[in-house]
Amino acid sequence: MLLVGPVQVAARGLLGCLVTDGGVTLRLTEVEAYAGIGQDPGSHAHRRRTPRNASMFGPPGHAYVYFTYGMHWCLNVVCGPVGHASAVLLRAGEVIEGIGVARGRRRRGRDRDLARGPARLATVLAVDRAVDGTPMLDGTGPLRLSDRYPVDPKSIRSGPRVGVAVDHPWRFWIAGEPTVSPFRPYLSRRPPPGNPAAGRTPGAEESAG
DNA sequence: AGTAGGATAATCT
DNA sequence: GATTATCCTACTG
Repeated sequence: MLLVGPVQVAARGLLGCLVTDGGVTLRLTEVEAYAGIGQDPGSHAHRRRTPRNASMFGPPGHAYVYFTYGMHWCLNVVCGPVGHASAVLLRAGEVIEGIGVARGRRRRGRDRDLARGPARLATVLAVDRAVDGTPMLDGTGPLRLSDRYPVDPKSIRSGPRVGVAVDHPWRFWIAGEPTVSPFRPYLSRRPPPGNPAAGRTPGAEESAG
């Protein structure tokens, strides 16, 4: 699998790949690409290196895990090279092994929703702060990223990333997969004064299907 | 089916 | 002090 190179290419290549924590294995159906300093206003690494985003500057194939909204963990695969920040957010997957363990970690929802959305995916893989910075390719860490179920390039769709204000079409998913999460445009907390209706920005329409 | 609002705390300004 | 790469519940139709 090719992680070093344009992060959008790496993102496409991660669709269909398997991620396992030993108890649960997912087949990835939806991902998003995030680039580095000065290249991507939507990226955690847009401005500079900080304690939180340090893993994004580390070796490719390692995990970048962050905590958000006061309650959710999210898992990324770092894409190289060292010193150049980029990562692919793992947004959704299909549980293909360890369904019982997965149900134990997420008691609510239908099976197809177990890893539908980045925080749900992290929950099902038991990802938290301890996973940040660990290798995913050599089997020495808690996670294992392995090679890929065949994905027809024609079945890959792309569109704006979820919840990102100004955006490139750097979200990628496999068409027709029920595990792909619904699209949601960026929503600002406080509507701009004088414009009471909305803090929406126009986004794209489709999701899965 | 679709939308609206709240939860909740690390991180950054 | 404001923001946030989200999810859940409740409500409307």
